Amino acid sequence: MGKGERLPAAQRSVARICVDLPLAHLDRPFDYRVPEQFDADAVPGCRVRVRFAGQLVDGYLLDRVDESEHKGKLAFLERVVSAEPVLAPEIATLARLIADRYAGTLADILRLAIPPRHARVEKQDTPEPPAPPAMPDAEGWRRYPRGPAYLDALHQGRQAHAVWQALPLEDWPARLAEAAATVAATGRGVILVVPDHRDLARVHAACVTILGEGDVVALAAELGPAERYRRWLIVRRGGARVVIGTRAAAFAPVAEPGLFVVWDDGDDLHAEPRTPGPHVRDVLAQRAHQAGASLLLGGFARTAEAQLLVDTGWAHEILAARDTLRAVAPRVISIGEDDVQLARDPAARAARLPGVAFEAARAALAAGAPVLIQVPRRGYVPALACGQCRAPARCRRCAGPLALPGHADGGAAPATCRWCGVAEAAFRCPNCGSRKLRAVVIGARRTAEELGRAFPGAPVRTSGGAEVLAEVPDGPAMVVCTPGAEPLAPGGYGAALLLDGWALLSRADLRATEEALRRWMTAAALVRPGPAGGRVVVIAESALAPVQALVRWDPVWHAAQELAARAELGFPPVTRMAAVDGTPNALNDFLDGLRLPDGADILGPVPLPPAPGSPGEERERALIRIGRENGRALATMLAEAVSVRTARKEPEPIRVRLDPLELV
DNA sequence: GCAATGAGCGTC
DNA sequence: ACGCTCATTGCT
Repeated sequence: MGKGERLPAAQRSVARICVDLPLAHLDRPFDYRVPEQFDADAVPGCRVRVRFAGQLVDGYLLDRVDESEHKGKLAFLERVVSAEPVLAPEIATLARLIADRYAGTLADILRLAIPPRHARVEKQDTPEPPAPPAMPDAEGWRRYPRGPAYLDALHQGRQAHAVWQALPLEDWPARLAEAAATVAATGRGVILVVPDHRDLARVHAACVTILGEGDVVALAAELGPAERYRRWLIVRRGGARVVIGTRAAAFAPVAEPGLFVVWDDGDDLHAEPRTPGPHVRDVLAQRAHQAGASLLLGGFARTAEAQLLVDTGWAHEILAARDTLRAVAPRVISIGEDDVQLARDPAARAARLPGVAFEAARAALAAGAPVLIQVPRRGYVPALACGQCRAPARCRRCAGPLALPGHADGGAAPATCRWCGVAEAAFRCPNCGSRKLRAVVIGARRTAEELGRAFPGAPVRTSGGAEVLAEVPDGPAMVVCTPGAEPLAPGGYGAALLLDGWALLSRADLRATEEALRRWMTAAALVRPGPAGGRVVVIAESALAPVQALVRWDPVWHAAQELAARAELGFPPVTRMAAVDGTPNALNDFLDGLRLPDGADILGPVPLPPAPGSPGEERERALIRIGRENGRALATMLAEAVSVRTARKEPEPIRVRLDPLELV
């Protein structure tokens, strides 16, 4: 049949289409005529091809209606790719809201939300959901006074938002699985979003234990296109109630959602790197609101954002009583930089470990328990060696490795000890007398070798980078890891030595202290209770708030402090902040044409380090700050200003991010 | 005075 | 990347 013979469908012949183009000024529906032969397949949510300005482009059919607002004549849909309604109405609404909140486009969000099609997989049938499971036992929540009430609310289908701080050694995947199973038992759906693959495997295993295989689907980006689409389709077709995944799973089209869970919302993996960079916590909070579902933010530590949800009364907090905590928390010892002393023991001097840390490790090994040693991420802080004889440069006070703080632009900043934080203003190599320093990379492996010599008889294992261990067996061992790569020890570690404090706390980042505490607590939560001998040694100044919070195991106090400090400084989440990046010309032009809501504040522009892709190009960043109540208006005006530029086909792009993780 | 040509812009 | 509008050019 030729194109001239196409006839419109008899009913609702107008299709509203979202075209998949990355241009801000085209972020609105375009109307097309549905030809008769596609009448049955052209369902809301299906993928289509349309001729748009002469080109064939992909799109999603948002709706079928009788009349178009468009005055000109409508083109016919070129093709319905398939009748599979991949874009659920709930997700279409959510994606629009998130696009607006982040000054992005609907197409940007749909690219994050809907995986690429795989035709063969789409032809296969997917399983029916099993009958709702029985109510699970949730005894584990009894250790938290408000825990049972929260599960009860979930059981009754009431909307309940909570921020939960897990106890040290908590089997948190089991707790999350119990919450999920409670909601699944009511017939409603659940999404659990975790930062990474390892957490996903743990939560998946816990859910399968309670719910069986049939009602649980794990979604992850690294599955490969066919398997990824297959599992995603099971969810879209209502074949599973419980979805576990990494950040893209926040958009999973689970039927009748009753609960959304974020584990460890401070982990930066929850922030999407692709434009416009939505954060899982925001997406799910919005989605909970829209769907009348519950939200649970859980973690050992608490973010300032979670604290704000508690302070505004939007979420309840679920915490253990202090005496419960005292019984399970490890004893935490902090050593300030002025107090660091090497142990007298010759083996400890050889390992260059502070005496307190050495004693804690030795006691743990003697008790037959593994010891966790958290060291800075490889390449994060390059260590220094003598520029002449290449002997490792050591701290004069504690003999820890010297490193350059800050960035490559430095030179001004003196070398500083990675363990005790003392600056070395006038290095002189004890070996050859040279004053020159050169950068070398000392990773976890090197640290491991040195520790191995100090504790002969205890095996040394490393976890980090490309090789992350899920678990280490009980029994004496030295386990060296970078933050986030801590293996589980079934019986708990006897001790944890947190040697990366200086590297964590010296970052110029707004979130540095919160992040330090989060990483420390994640490691320290794997240690045996203090009454059972569990010790944590953190090498950082004990007057610092995150150190105090760790010693007292009080993440709530720290989050409240952090939020107050940010309120004082006018930083998110108390305000909303937009970062606008571009070449100096483009940025000037953009800011000139930008209308802003009342009370907006422009900071900068300041120069940015060159982008990895184009090293020669000069780039700047301006920050725009505004009260939360005007956040939406700010996003609207930014989106408007971006679309003016794309409509003009300006060659120099502008990048806009709202509430970015890194402000500078 | 008006057809022929091309640059610019919106895109259904 | 097509096709429409509108301005400019060149010829009568």
